[in-house]
Amino acid sequence: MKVAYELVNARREKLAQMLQDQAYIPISNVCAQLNISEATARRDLAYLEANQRIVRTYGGALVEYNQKFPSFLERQQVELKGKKKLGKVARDLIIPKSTCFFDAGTTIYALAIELKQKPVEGVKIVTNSLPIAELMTGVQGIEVHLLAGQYLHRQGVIFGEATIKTLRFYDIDDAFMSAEGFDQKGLWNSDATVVEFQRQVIRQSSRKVFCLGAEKMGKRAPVFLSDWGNVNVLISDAISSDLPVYSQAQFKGKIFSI
Amino acid sequence: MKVAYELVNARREKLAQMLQDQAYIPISNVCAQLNISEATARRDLAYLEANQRIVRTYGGALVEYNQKFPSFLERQQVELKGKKKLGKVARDLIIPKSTCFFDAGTTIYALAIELKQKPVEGVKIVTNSLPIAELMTGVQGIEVHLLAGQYLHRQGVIFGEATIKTLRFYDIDDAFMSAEGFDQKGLWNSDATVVEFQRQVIRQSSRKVFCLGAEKMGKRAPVFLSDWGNVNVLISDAISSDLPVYSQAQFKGKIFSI
DNA sequence: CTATATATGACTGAAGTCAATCATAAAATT
DNA sequence: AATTTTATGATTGACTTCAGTCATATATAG
Repeated sequence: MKVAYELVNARREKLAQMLQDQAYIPISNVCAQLNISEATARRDLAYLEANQRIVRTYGGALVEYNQKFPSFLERQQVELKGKKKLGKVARDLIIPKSTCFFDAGTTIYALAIELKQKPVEGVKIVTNSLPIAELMTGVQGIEVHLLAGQYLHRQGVIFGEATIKTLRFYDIDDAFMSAEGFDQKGLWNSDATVVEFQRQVIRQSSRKVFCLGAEKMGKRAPVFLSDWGNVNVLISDAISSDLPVYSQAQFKGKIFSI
Repeated sequence: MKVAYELVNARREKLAQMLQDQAYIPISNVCAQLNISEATARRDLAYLEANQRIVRTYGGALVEYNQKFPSFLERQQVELKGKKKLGKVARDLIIPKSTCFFDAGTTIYALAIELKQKPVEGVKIVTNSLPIAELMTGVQGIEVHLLAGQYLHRQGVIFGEATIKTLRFYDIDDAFMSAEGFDQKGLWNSDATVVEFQRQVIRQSSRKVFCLGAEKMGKRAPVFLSDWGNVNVLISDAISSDLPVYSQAQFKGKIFSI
């Protein structure tokens, strides 16, 4: 029988934690500890592998990725399913041989996961997110470029004056970004430095694609990022008619409501 | 048939190394890589487990060492005692609150390990090496800055046009570098792009510190990097009198021979 | 409230892993 | 040189893991 998403996610999270602690657990043991069938245990492992959290081996799984970016993974867990949907839609917008900027954050990370599973030929990805860089590197036909700046360990992000300066070296076709909140007035984020950086991205990109989960609708964050005039594409899983952009004459972009 | 002890030990040592590098190897793969039967492979694994070198799991084995030091570069370093010596000397040259450039490569990585164990207050490290960045990040009192550019996964290095350009953003006090060979004429490296980058580092740094293992003495690599005039400090474990710098009038630096 | 989507457990055959046994050939010992 | 030791490969049967299929119950969406 079907089970609530929350329970499933919680269980998988627990499994990931177990693997972190114990490094190796026989499948039979997983079943016993989580009170699930072998089939479900395997499905959970497959899921964690698909999300790059673990590497499966015959008879077990290795956890390599996780210790690197602790707080990043914590955040990744919220609204995971919605983000995956947004990511799939965004992925299909990527044009072969284009240069794309990938914003730091879990929403765009979900896009990166989708892109890795179904790569687009000759794409050059510019990012200041190390998790995204590590995820995408080595993928056939994809080039990863990191921006310069101070390396902030906990978030796995590169930031600072140099980050904005280095952005100018690149000619961005599509920028895939997110924000912490959005309403009638526009987009909001929590940190002034982040906003300053994002504004530079907006200035330099031909097309601005924003991926905004429904949970962010109607919310404001401390710093105003931009009005809707700068948004070329809006991807959201909020109910279409509720989106605040319809009342905005300035908005001339395209909407993907899913 | 029986086989000489040396051969057996050498093979088991190799297997241990393989496990350290690859973390997990199917038994079939072990057989193929070492040209031995499955039975022998199992016996070797059992031996290594008995000696507390590895922990066997169903279908593979885990190396304890792995969990402590996730970066495989770091593992490579363990045996190279010469580099550790150089690193210790170099570390003591680092001045509090200075900005240091750390070259990519194992020699300077060894220096980074020493610095991590005994940090210098308020130092800012600029590097294009991701292993070094990951190693040093989070260390109390130390700031890590990454240069921009294409992320080359295999070497864990950031490189390209942008790397040289971003270097200009920084005001480097001390540059800690290495090379693949050195002789009377000066320093040599194998890759033209690397050399171009290193020359920019030399131009921009107040003090140039070169760490050169004895094994590199007298050797040349395809591309000429610099004569001895640019070297402010030379650290080497080669016999002092053999060093090629004494015959060079242009060399006005300091020598640490250990 | 109805219809759809999906998370689950049971079952399957195929494939991988394991420990144990045995004969053999080469090293090590005497 | 003769004897002992032992490292090896082949073989066996038991066990574990794995991916796939299917029916079912329930959460979720409309």
